[in-house]
Amino acid sequence: MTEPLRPTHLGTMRERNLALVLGGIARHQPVTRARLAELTGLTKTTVAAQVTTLEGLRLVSGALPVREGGRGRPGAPLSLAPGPVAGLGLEVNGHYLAACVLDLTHAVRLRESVACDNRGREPHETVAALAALARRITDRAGDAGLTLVGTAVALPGVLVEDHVNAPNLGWEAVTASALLADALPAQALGIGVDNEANLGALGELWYGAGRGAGSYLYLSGETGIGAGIVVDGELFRGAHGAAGELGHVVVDPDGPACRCGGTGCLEQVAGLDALLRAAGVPDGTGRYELRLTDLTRRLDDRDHDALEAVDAAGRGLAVALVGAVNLLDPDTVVLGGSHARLAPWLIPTIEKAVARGGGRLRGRTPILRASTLGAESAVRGAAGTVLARVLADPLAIAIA
Amino acid sequence: MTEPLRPTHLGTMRERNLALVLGGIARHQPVTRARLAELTGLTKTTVAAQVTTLEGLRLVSGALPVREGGRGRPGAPLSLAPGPVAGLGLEVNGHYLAACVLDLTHAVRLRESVACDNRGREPHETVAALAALARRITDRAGDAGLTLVGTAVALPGVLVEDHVNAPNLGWEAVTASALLADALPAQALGIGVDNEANLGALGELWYGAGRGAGSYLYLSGETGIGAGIVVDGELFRGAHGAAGELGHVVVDPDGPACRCGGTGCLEQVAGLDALLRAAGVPDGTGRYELRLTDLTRRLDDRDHDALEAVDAAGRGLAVALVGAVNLLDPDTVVLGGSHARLAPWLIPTIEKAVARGGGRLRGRTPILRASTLGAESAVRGAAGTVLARVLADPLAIAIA
DNA sequence: CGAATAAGTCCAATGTATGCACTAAACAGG
DNA sequence: CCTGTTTAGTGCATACATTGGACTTATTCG
Repeated sequence: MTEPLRPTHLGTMRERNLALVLGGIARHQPVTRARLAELTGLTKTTVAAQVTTLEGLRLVSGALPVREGGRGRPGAPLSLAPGPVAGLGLEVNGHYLAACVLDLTHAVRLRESVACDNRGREPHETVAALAALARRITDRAGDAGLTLVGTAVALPGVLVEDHVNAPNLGWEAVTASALLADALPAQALGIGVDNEANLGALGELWYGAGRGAGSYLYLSGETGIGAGIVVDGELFRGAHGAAGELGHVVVDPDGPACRCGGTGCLEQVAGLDALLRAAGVPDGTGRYELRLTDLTRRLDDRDHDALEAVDAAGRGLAVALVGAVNLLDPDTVVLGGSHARLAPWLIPTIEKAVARGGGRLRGRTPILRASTLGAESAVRGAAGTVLARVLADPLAIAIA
Repeated sequence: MTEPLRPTHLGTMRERNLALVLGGIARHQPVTRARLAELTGLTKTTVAAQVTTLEGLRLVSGALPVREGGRGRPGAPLSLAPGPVAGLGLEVNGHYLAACVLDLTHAVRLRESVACDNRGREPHETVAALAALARRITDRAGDAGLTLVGTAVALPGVLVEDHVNAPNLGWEAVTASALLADALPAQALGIGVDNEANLGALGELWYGAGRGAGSYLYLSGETGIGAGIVVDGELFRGAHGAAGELGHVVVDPDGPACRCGGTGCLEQVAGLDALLRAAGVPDGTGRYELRLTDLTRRLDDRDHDALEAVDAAGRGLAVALVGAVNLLDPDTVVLGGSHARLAPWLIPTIEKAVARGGGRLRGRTPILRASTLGAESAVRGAAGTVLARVLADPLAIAIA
């Protein structure tokens, strides 16, 4: 019942089949034209024509002829070209800026990050610092013979119709895309902006702990707790692009008050600030890195308060996750952000609480894992979305 | 990253545009060819050709020439034909079987229901009774000049890969579609089977309290509690088609044990059985209808136990809904099933608990409403899915 | 009553996928 | 070593849905 369906004309057909062929190459490389014809359901003739176009776009290149030992004429295998087309991912976080360049084969070609405190900094200052980083890495990409065709930026906040609210950065209703478009170098695909939890989810899904999962929940735990939800390989954004606010699920109706106005929100029990406070880690410098290390040391030393705090967090997470799993039915749950570091203590607690508290969990219990990309999941995911856009619409990069 | 993308050829293009034109007529009827060309982005020529096809399928017919007062030649308005094409919805519930025929204009042309106790009855007996009902209504449809092109069946259970588990019917791993295909009359579009909560959600979305909502949560409350989730007009099924099990969200970690193995599940606090028990309504005949009326009478009489029971249920529902709203971000929540009857008491309680407990609720609080279709939402939704399939793929009805 | 305007139809042109015939490159066996 | 077989990739005429523009039809305005 969605209105703005677009008409299909001949050009549309061609675009779709072009993306189909490119997708076939991406998933089955190295692959011959003949096999692509089988995979896509198109004729050999059509596949050959589309491949010619893709080679022109420098998205696809011939690989070494793989001797198969088969009988007839051997095919000429095709693969995604490891250049020059590449995507740029950027991330703004409370404590650092990061950038990452992926080529079409999903290989990390360049990465760079800058530690700096962005909390409370003026948005345009932060954006200027990000732009400097972007320019630096764009230059390096040029030197390496790479052409960046698009950028995606991960922000630690909620996007509602282009207005970003990022409490941990002190951003309120910032019109991010305009700000970024002015500051960042222009590219064929322009600039995408998304939630750090959403992009982190995609990063882990494609390159990390979520690989192979069709449906999947990524828990991004820092001061706040967000969730990135992936269903059948697609990001689920909810009605207004603001789904996945796991941090304000009520896990204890009689619990402490939350800044959101509610009581007993997950964030108040399992958020990093709450956890550190409960574990008795002193405020110190405010550098989370140090405080987190302090916490893990206490846990290793079997400090009573620390263990108890993590236990309480695990029980809260279990309640929230049972809820989320019953509603969304994912196969895998990945703990990311700072909570990935705490996974060795959290996961057993959660599993125990789930087993005791929500036993069946829709017939199958989802696999619980720790993030494997650590702090890099969001940048990687951001860069990955650029590649995904190229795969979905290869001609878009040629327009510029 | 989903594999089985289908190739697009000329025929595909035609099908898509045919559906586009039909959709345009459905949403803007009565509408002229010229206006359709603007709406769809196709040329007048193409629209005219597609309309001819649709008239041949008897899906579209000319309406009375509406005098617009405009200058040039007046257009010939087109509308969806109120016949003969129609869809059949069926429902199996614990206490009744129901059927409903909708024509393309979404008008209810026929309805019929049979009260009978299906709990514990052998699946094939229940299906035989349903088949008898279906035959009766198919005959009546024939008499009325209607051609039923497809059927959808609503079942009160979870479908996992064609195996139906319906605890309230005593069905375990029943291969429903084979059973139904044998028993029901053959039709062009075949038989669809889905969860009663899912189809109820669509019924309310299209014809009831959810009209106009883009994104939306339907709570189907009986003994168990299920949810149908609609995002941007599409049913959200989760990874394995089993999303929306709201009944086993934990709302009180210290609450009573549930048959699912967990503790403090919503169902144990707000399910109809639990509610009736807590309110002190005697077991009586087991006819829910009577017991529910008993409960509402007690509530009208301001009976303490009854009010307290509903209050507890409302608090539990508030916790579950805050969780669901934070994860899914719908605009509207509709209470259906037996809980629609309790809505006058439940809604204020839920709203109060939400205001106290989860205040902000993602910036906007969703509107809370009672179902307006009552027991009919699932059959209506089922019949509606048949029409939706016709609109999505008009040529499918011509194959048979 | 004629000019202007808009709806709908006819027809040649465009462009994409198709089907089939053809060439190219390997292997198997005499 | 040569021939037949098998499979990969290319070339060309064909089919067909959409397009764009010219044409016909029906109504209003002056």
